[in-house]
Amino acid sequence: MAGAPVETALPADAANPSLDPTAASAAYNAVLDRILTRELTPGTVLHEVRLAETLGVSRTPLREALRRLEGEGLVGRNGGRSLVVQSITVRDYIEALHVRRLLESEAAFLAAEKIDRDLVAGLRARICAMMQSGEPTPYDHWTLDDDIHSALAWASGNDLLAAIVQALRRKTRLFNLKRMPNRFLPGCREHLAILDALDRRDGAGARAAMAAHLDNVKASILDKLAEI
Amino acid sequence: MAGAPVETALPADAANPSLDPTAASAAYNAVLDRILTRELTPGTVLHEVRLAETLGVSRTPLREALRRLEGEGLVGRNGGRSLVVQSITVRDYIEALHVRRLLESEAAFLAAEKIDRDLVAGLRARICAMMQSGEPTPYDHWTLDDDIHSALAWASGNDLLAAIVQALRRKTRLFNLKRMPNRFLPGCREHLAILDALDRRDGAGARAAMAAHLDNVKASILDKLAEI
DNA sequence: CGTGCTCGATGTGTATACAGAATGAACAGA
DNA sequence: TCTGTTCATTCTGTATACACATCGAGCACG
Repeated sequence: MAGAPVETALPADAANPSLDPTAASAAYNAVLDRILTRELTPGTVLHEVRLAETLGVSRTPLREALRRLEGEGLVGRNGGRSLVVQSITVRDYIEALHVRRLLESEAAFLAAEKIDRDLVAGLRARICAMMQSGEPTPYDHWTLDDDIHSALAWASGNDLLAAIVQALRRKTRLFNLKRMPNRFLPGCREHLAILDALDRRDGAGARAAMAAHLDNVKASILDKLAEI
Repeated sequence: MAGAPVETALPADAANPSLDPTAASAAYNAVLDRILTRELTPGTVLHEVRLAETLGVSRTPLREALRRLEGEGLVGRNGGRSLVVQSITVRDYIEALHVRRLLESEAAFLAAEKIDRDLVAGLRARICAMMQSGEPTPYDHWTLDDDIHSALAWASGNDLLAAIVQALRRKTRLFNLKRMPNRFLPGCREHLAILDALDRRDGAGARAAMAAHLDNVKASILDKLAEI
């Protein structure tokens, strides 16, 4: 099998390593940050000694950090021995989208009856601002996307569901961004449709809008793939 | 948040520690086994030094094992410092059931069109045998239950979905078994209904049967709770 | 008798030293 | 020149020693 652990620890803010009380946690955040910013790209071999001295910690806390990342599926074993930054295949990505469709549709449905309208308004404002300021950087785009989906997932009231969704999103972030079709404007419109349904307290509508959104993402990926 | 990592490593067979190549993996299996068999009950504080000498390994590999278990949500931090075997609350259990209902219903639907009929027949035989031999031990009951749901999840063809389901089932196994209502016979009938639908290649029927099954589990838990 | 302080025991976090395995290069022989 | 073997390097896995924090007991003082 593949165990799919569900951890409950809150990851500390990677932006402020000095706040990390332990070296292990600092190493975790540092490596995670380098993976998510693609300073460490999928396929990169992670040598303990080298990484440890790069980060300024000894091997022990670094190993702990690597184990956590391994548990989260962000790094994996390459032939049993050496650790590498995990590569996400198209299949992995499609599978994750399938699961996300199931979970996030339900999250949207659940969130509709309880999400704070001010939160929705804030997200809507950010989407509109980004649409008007033209094409954003991939990072800004991804950050907003993440905030929208996260807010929705947590608003479902089911913390476990939200945690799984968040982990799936983080993992799929490793999917080669260059392969990602540009869905900026359609994505914005779909997100707005979801938010509209939430504002109406329309659970079924929010569920349908979320399902449609993720279906569109999947379809555009498959289209892009068919080109090649 | 709570990261919900999705790991991909196959857990080695806990039954044969001598096969474990590394001490860390042996320690992991040993501790996991003691948790699942309730030799280590939820709430138990895990002292590294004591556990290490009990298992005959040093602290380093034991720490690695504990980190993995922490990542899987089977052990957690109690007030920041000491590790304890995680207690599962009713809320956690209900949340997990909710997610499982979403994922396993879909798994049943997907499995219907491709599951091996011999596999289904084997499971059906085991269910019937257990029904005829009277009340089984909780362990036997749980093992069969796990085999049924696991087989179904993996037959879905979506490995990620199956991995998440398996992790959720393992985690919820920690829920106090004594609080579990006795649903042996109803559970068998519901499982048979699911298998019947699979045999008919009836995806919608299998999905409905699985959803009904998990709804019944949830309802009986809530009933049991209402008694108190 | 109650309260606060101090000191010790215990436990985790971290660093480092050592052992074993695997990989790759270099050399010798065909 | 090609191939097989051997040796050295390098990496991970493991053990252990040390540092620091935390908790509790016991004692002293009010």
